[in-house]
Amino acid sequence: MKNAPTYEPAAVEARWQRLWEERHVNEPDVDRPRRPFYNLMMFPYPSAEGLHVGNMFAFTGADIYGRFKRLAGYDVFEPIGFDAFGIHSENYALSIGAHPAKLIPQNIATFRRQLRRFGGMFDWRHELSTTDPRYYKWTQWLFLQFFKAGLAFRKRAAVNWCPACKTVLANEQVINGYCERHPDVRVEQRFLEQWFFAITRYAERLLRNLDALDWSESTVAMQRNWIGRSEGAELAFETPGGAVITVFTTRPDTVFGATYMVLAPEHPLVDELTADEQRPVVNAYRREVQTKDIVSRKVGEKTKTGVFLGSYARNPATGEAIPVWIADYVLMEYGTGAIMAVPAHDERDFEFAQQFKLPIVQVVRLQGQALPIVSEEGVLMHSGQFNGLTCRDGAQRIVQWLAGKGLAKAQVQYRLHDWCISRQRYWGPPIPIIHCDRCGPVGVPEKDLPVELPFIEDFRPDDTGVSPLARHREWYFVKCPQCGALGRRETDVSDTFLDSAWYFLRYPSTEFDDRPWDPQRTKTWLPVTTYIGGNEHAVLHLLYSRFVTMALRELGHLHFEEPFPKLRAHGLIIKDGAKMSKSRGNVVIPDAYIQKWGADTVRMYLMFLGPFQEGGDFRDEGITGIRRFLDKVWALAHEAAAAKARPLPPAVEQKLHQTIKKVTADTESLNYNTAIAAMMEYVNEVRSADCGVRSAMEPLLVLLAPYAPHLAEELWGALGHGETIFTAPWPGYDDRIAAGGDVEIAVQVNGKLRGLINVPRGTSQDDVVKRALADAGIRKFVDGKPLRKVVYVQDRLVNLVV
RNA sequence: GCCCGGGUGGCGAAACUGGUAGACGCAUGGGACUUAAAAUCCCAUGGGAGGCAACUCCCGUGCAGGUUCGAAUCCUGCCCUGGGCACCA
Repeated sequence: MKNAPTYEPAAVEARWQRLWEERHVNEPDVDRPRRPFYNLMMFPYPSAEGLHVGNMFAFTGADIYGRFKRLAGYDVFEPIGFDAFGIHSENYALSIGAHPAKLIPQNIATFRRQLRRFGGMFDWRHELSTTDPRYYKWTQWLFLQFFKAGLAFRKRAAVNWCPACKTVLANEQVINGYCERHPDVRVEQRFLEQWFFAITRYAERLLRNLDALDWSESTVAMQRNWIGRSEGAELAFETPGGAVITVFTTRPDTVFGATYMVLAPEHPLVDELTADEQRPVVNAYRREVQTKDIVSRKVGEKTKTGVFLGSYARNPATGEAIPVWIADYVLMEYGTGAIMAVPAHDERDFEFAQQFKLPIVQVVRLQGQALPIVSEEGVLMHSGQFNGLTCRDGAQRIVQWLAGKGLAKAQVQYRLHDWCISRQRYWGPPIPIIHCDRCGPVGVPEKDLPVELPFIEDFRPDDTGVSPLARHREWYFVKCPQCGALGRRETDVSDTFLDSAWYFLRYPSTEFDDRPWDPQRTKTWLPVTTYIGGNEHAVLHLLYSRFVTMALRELGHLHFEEPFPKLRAHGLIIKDGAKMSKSRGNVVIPDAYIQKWGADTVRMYLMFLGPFQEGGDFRDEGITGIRRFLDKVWALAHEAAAAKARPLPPAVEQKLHQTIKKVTADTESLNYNTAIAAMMEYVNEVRSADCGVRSAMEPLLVLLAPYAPHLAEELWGALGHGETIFTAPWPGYDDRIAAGGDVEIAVQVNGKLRGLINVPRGTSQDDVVKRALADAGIRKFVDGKPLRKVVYVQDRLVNLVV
């Protein structure tokens, strides 16, 4: 022990990172694995600041799981890549006056270095970047498949427009109605022709399949929420001029209480239904609404505004004429863009009716409740032949009745919208479409893919509202593939979420340039065995990936429809009580910590902060505890290398079996913090028993290998093993040894702990009570009173009730 | 407003299915080693009261109730906090 070398992580880690690469340790046989295990983590966006501890936390947690499975005998494929297209990169490049095409490769190089340094078990042969033409060729191919299948289509849609940036903004870039880069410029609404993917066609399946997925509950809940299924009915309100206003409602039972109607200001029937004397007011209101951006219209001021169109529609239940209004609290993109307003039973309608003095008719009675009564627990009134029915029965009967007259049908509505994939930006894959005056939009022939993103020195958006790509004349004008006439390329690029919606399909097949994914490889590795990532992608990324997979399956390109049968969401690393972000200036870059303490220590420290699936608070203080632990393991292993073999004392042996059991279970369930605590307890035990021998240390090193891979490798070698530790078997345990011979039983009197006794495992209740009553300290509380009841939990506790 | 989490020592956190609350680690205090410091090692550490002492007792898991022999854990109501959604008809 005297001559043990000191633990120098930097040297150990560099050595093993080199050896892993030289010996291809982390590269499974992708063609003929015996037990394939696809261990996927969400790939990073390579920011200019470099990988931060939040990334490292996520990757470490995923990597531990992959290494654990490797030790359990699987051929683990653990790829990594870069999600490098997108507005983020582009805006950052703009802000520092650089070009993303130059910036991104630098960022990726930094990330690559950091990812190697922390010791991830990555198969670098299969690295990918979404900005690589070899990758986005297939992103474009995917678009074409959807286009051919009618799943990609064009539609005019409202977008956020910043008059200062002179470009379209994503919803996330609008902060309370103002541009994120121009805090004093109000964002406006513009209508542009956009490309959409028909995700809503899969709404029901996306929802239904959730039941069968092994996912974190919170993630499932968010997806359910987002899809937002609601059952109700479509009702028809006829107008004197012959036009029919169709509304969606979840409360057809309240139709007798519909005293007015509201259309979204953009509703196509507005012109037709506007009376001449109201036209000036109506037009003024519509203009006003248009200058509001979409986000602030939804989130901002909640005071209701609206104007009367000057015309009426017939309530299909009462037959009465009710006024038709427009108001911006009704949204064109949900339902039919029109509602029947039932002020007595809807808070929004109630507020609106009060403000504009519209009639309020109560049709649901519920004891002790004041209007508006929103609950569905009540009983119908003022509803003709339906009086006295419960809301639920009433709804059904009323829809039936109106359906008989052709004025209603049951309807399911989703909140989910079709996915707008157009971006009037530069830094993304060009949408592979050529517009021809004769043929319309024509797909670029697959043999001409990729449509390479041309290098444009000035990629800044201009005030035309057209993507910068339109300025590149020799790129922009191109022959129509169908008729040969002069056409124009689509100048929008696609959403970054499309890049990431299929990357997991590409990883196993990165070396093929003639197919997006190889059928054999895909059959071998997919669907992904375990996917680990952050809940910030609970909705968009995961939903889009599921949709793309589902659609590809239907088009015959895949053999499965759910890409991620098992998903676990990790928590968030907090710093100084707040989420890490550049704007708060509390982003921690791990490099300095790794340099000072070693990657193994930082990995374990991050995992020890708290439960992996909940996250933790990053502080510098605790890290020494982990390093001390690894120093002890280092010393003990070197001691063991020199020591003679001798049997383990029973207490150490028992602790060893308990530790193997706990670390196995906790690692499988991603409870890394408690697994680490268990290993610490074991090391404390070995030290206090002064028993640093091979049989005590070898199993520990294997348990530790997923957490501190470099150190485990080094010490495994020091104990004389020539092979990597990752070929060793995961240690087993014997439950009987773990349980041990004697047990300590808690003795309670009237539920309060009064003493502890030691008895052999399996002692009967009578004997335990006898032993307990023999103890003076316990008898004192029983105090001669008769035993009323005895509760005995085998080998744990006895409660004497007196 | 709606849907998920979470509230436990000075701090990060443990606690199986209701069964010894605070494992493990940090920090702190004391001691050993050292000329000294660092490192390392040993001991103590939820709060309070009593005792020279080994020790003994009381209180304690956001708050107020309840169920139970027994509640951090289950139930009811409330408070605080993190996240998601948000005029979705």
